[in-house]
Amino acid sequence: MIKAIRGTRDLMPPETALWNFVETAVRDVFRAYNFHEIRTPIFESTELFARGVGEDTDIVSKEMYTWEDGARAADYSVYRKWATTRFPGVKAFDQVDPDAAQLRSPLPTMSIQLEGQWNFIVFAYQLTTEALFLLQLATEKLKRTTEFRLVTALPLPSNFEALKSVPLITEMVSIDSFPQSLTLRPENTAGVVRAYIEHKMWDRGLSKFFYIGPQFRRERPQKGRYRQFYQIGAEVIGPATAGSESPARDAEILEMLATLLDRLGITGWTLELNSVGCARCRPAYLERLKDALQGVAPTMCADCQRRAVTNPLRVFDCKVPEDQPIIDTLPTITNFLDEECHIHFAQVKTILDSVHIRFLQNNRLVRGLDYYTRTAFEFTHGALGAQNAILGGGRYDGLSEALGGPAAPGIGFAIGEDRLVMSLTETAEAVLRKPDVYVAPLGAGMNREAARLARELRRHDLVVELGDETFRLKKSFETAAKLGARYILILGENEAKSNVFAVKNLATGEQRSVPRAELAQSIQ
RNA sequence: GUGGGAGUAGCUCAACAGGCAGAGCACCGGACUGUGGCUCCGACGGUUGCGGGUUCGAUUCCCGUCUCCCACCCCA
Repeated sequence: MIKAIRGTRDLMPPETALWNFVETAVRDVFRAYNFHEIRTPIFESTELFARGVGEDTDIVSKEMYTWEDGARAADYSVYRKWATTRFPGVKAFDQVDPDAAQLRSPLPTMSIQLEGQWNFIVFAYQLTTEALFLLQLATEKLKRTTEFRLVTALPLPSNFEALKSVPLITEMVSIDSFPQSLTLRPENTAGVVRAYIEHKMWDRGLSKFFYIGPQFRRERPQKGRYRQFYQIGAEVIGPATAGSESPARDAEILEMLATLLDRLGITGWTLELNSVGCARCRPAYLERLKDALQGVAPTMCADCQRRAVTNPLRVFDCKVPEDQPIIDTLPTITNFLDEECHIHFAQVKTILDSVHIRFLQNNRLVRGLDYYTRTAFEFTHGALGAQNAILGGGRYDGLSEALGGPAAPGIGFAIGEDRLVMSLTETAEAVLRKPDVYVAPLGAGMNREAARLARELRRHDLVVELGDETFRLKKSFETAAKLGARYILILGENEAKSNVFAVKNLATGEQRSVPRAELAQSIQ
C-alpha cells in the first residue's frame, strides 16, 4: 500500500469542516481590517529564503526541501541549431534521445544526415563546475548566466578502418541559463515581500496582504509539527510615508489577532510581547550579552553553553530550572533599546491598553528569524504540549532592502493553522452543515423525478442528499437519520402523480403533505 | 539529527509463560415489501506495519526497517 509520506497527512471530513470554519472566520475578520489575499508560489528560488530568512537559521541550514531545476526541454533545438551552422549541407536530423534534456543520459542526443546517409551521431555533455570556472578565467567575456555544453559529433564511416582517418568534431555550445536551485517555501513572508518588490507595490501606498497555505520544513514530525503544515498569515508593508512604521500598525495587527481568536472561541490564550530593537541598537546589546555569558555560561546546561557561542539570544529559550536564576541576571534587550525603539514600543503598549487587549511583556521573548526588528510577539495556548505557540510574528523593517527592494518597513505574523485547529474546543461535527432534506425516491422510474426535485431545492440554498429508487423506504429513513437530515421527502408513484409530497420532520416526527410549489419553504 | 514509548479488523482495544487471532462499536443484510432512531438474528471484515532470524510452531522472543506519539533541538 502506498502511504502518505512522513510528516504529511490527509485532512479528511469531518475534520475539514473545522478547517473551513477557521478559514471562513479568518477571511471575515481580515476583511474588516482591509487585508487582501495574496497567493504566492509554493516554490521559489533558494536564494530568496537564504537572504530573507537567514543563512544561519536552522530553517535554511537544515530544514528546507531544495533541488536543482536543471533540465531544459528546449535543449534539442540548441543542438539542432549548432548542427545547422557546423554542417551547412545537412539534410535531416533525428532526435535519438527523447530525453535529450536529461544530461546524464548515456544515449546520443541526435543523429545528422548528410547527403542521403546517416553520417554523424551527436553527444552532448554538461561541463563540470571546475571546467566552467577555468573557462571563465580564460575568457573574461563569458557571461555568468551562460551555461556551456560540450558537443561531440562522431562520424559514422562505412568501415572500421575509415574510423581512424576521420576527425571527431568537438565544440562548445552555449545554453541560455544555469540550472536553478529551487526550494519549497518554509514560510511565506519572504515570498510576499518578493512579490511586493517585483510588482512595485510601493507606488500604491500601504499594502495589507493575507495568505493561507501550505509550507514545508524537513523536521522530525511531532504533535502539532508536520513537514507539510499550514500557515495563515498577514503582512503590512509599505513606504514609511504611508505609515508602515507606525506603532499603530503593530497595535492594529495585535488587536486583530485577539479579535480572531475570540471569534474562533479560543479561550486561555496569552499574548507575549517584546521589542528586540533594531539594526542600530541591537549590536551593542548583543556584545554586552556575549560578555555577560562568558562569565556564567560554564555553569549552565550543555545547550546553553552551545547557544552562548552560536546564538546568544536563544539562551532565553532555556527551560532548565537550574539555569533560570542565571538567566535572570543577564542583560535584557529592553534596557538597551535606543530612544526611537523605546518610544515605538511604549506607543504600541499604550494603544493596546486603550483597546483593552491584555498582554504580558516578556523581556526574554526572542525570534528565530533574522529579519525581525522591534516588536516581537507570540500567542501561546496551554493545551498544545511543547509546541505551545499557535502564532508568532513581529516587525521586519529591513527585510525589503535585504531582498534588493526599496526601504519598506513592515510587520506580520504567521498562525500555525494545524495547531490552531487542534486548540479549538468545538468538535468538527458541531460546525458541519448537515443535510436539510433527504429525498427518498420510491419505486422504479422515480430517480428522474427525484433529480428534478433535488435540483429545485438546491437552488433554494438547501443542502439536499439524494437516495436511490432501489432503496426500500426503511433504508431511506435509516440513511436519512444517520446523515442527520432535518427532513425526509418521500417521492413515490402517488406523489409523482398528485405533485403533493410527503415531508416528514425527522426530529419531531411530524409529517405533512406539501404541494410542489411550497416545498422549499416548508423545509426552511 | 538525539533519546524514550507504541504499532493487532474501518475505529477503540484484548489474546496468561511461544500453541486455533478475538470483543465492543461502525458498516452490510434480515426479522419489518410506503415510515427512522430501539431490539433481536446473521454476514462481512486480518500478510498482527514491513523484512529477516530462532523454533515443530511467532501477535508473543531476537535483529533490522518504516510510521505515529512524547521529550530534546527549533519553530508556527
